[in-house]
Amino acid sequence: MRKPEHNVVMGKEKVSNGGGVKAKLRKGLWSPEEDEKLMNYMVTNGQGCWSDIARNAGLQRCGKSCRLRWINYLRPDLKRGAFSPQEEHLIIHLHSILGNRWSQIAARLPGRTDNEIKNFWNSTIKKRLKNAGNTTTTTTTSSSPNNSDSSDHHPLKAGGATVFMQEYEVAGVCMDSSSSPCSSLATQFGNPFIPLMDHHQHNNNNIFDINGVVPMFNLGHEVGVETLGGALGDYGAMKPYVMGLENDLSVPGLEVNNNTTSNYDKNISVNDAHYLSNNNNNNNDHGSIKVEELVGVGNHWQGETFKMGELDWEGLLANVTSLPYLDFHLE
DNA sequence: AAAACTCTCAACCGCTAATAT
DNA sequence: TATATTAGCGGTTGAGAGTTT
Repeated sequence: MRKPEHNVVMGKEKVSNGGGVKAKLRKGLWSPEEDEKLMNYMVTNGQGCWSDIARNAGLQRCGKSCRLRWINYLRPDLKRGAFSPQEEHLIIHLHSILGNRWSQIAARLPGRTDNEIKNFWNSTIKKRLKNAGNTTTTTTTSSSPNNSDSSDHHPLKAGGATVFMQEYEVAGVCMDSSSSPCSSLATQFGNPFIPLMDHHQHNNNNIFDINGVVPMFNLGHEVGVETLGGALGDYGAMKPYVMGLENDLSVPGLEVNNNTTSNYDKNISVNDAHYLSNNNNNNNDHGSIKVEELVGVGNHWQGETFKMGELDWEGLLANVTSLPYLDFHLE
């Protein structure tokens, strides 16, 4: 990796460092000495204003850089080392639901940072997904999008790709239309589990944070698959996720955030949220799942506040002619 | 052995939202 | 209310390590 760049400085940040002088701030890799300073300061004083921390710790760094260094590297609760197969699978699953919301994904993998997960996704998982698709996709959209009820009809059914497809189907909602493989898959084959949100009935009291939808899995349990041996690319031994929701998803209680919004979020009322039923055309005959249990929102479900990610619901719903009745329950 | 290429990941950049003044 | 500052996020970059040719 990079060696610390001792000569790299920046001067654009104004620092009230002895009377408003512009301090030359270092950029680039952190030296062990800087790490030690920051670590010592944080251990002694705890977290505060990052600009103050940078200054008081005697670091020629901007607060932003200190914050990043602490969060991504120095924090004592960080987990080190390679991602476990469980973590890998959970990341894929969460990404299929949350899209590129790395911080939210990271929040559900204790000890992992958003940056770490983002890098892992971009460097490893994305590639695997792509390869899985390449090895199997000779199909076109001529395959009926609504035939997703049968994996036998899946154009991508072959090896690992089958699993990915099924997984994304279950996840249903993909937040990121640009970079997530599931977006194209979902577009092509339909999203059997897309909830219907009545966005015409906006009510600011009814904002459901996606935070409340996605469970934080207990990695001490099997997650979504029966067997997780070997690398991600080797999904042969894994139980497909479309079936897999009958597996042990350990879902501790979740907070429902009624207040926060972000630039990525769009408020959508689902006060009367429901799921379209397409009667027989659904997949959940493999094991229905009560959404309350899946998402861990319990009694937050009805009448709670919902905030979903940046979804083009109109577009999605326009493209989906039939949706299954969503009746989740965990075995 | 060395050049070319690929991969990994730490760190930066630019942006928005929240908060302080 | 307007402006400045801070926190936090996702996208991107690029150095260095590893691998292939």
